[in-house]
Amino acid sequence: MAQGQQDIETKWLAGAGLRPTRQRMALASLLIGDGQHRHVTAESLFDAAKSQGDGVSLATVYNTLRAFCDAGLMQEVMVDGSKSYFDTNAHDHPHFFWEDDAKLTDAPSDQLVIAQLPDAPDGAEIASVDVVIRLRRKP
Amino acid sequence: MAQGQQDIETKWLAGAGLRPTRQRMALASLLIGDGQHRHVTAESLFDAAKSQGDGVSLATVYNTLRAFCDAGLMQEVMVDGSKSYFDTNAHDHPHFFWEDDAKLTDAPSDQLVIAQLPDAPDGAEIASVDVVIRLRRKP
DNA sequence: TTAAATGCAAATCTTTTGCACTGGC
DNA sequence: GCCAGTGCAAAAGATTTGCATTTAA
Repeated sequence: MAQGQQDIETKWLAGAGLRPTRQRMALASLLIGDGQHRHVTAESLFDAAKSQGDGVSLATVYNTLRAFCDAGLMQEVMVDGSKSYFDTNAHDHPHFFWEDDAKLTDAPSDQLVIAQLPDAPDGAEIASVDVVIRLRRKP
Repeated sequence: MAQGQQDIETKWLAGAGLRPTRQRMALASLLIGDGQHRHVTAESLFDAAKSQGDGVSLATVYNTLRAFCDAGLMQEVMVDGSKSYFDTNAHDHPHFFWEDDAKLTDAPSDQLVIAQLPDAPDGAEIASVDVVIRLRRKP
C-alpha cells in the first residue's frame, strides 16, 4: 500500500474517531481502496483479507464491520435473512439484489422516485426507507 | 374451531395443494382465523400455538411456514437479519418496521407511490420490490 | 397401502462474547 | 503505562436436517 493511499484510510478512520490499527487499515483498504462502493458480507471480506495475506480473524472482521457501521462509515443492508450485507455507501439508497447469486449491488438512486410515502403513525417518525429491488435472471 | 371456520382453513390449504393435517390446520387458524393479515416469526407462532394448547413442534412450525411460503400462501419479509418474519399478505406491499420493538406491520400500500423505478440491468428482470419503512419512537 | 407430514434431537450456520494478550497514543 | 482493539475458542441464536413414527388420502 502506497503512503498516500494509507493516508486515505487513516483519515477515513480518524474521521469517525477510530484508531488506525493494522487490521482496520487492511480492511479499510479492501473496502474503500479503489474509491468504489463495495458490498460485502463478513465472510467475503474475511476471505478477501485472507487471500491478500492480511491476518485478520473472522471475529475481528465482524467486530470491525459493526464498529464501522456504528461510526456511520458503512451501512448494514438487510436482504437475505441468512446473512448481513455491509455497504460502504452509507447514504439512503436503493439496492439490487440478484437472487440467483445472492449478490448485492447499488441501484441508481436518481432513477428511483418515490412520489408519496405513507405517513408515520402517531408517536413514530420515519428513520429510513429501505428499498430492495429483487432481480431474477431473465428466462 | 367451528365447522364452517375449519372449511376456510381447509380450502386455504387445498388451494395450494397442501394436505390439511392437524398441525397445519392449527397454524392456519392462528394465521388467517380472523381474516386479518398477520406478521409472525417462527418463534411467535410457535408460542401462540403452544398457549392455545396445540401441540406443534418448533421444527414443524419452521417447516410449515416455509411450505406456506413456497406454496405462495405467505411471504417472507426480510428486515431484521437476526430472524425472519412471515406475512400472511402475499401481495407486494410496503411494511413498517418498528425498530424499538422489532415489530412488523403493514403500511397502507395506497399511500406509497413509486413514480419511477430503476430499470433492471440487462439480462435481468425485476422479481419484486421490497419497501421497508423503518420507524422510531418519536423523542 | 403408501407417500407425505411430523417430532425430536442433533447438526449447521451466522454472529457474538469472554478473556488474556497486544499495540496505539 | 493505559485502555482500546484483537484473536481465539467457546457460546448463543436461528434455522435445517436425519430418521423413525404417524397420518391423510
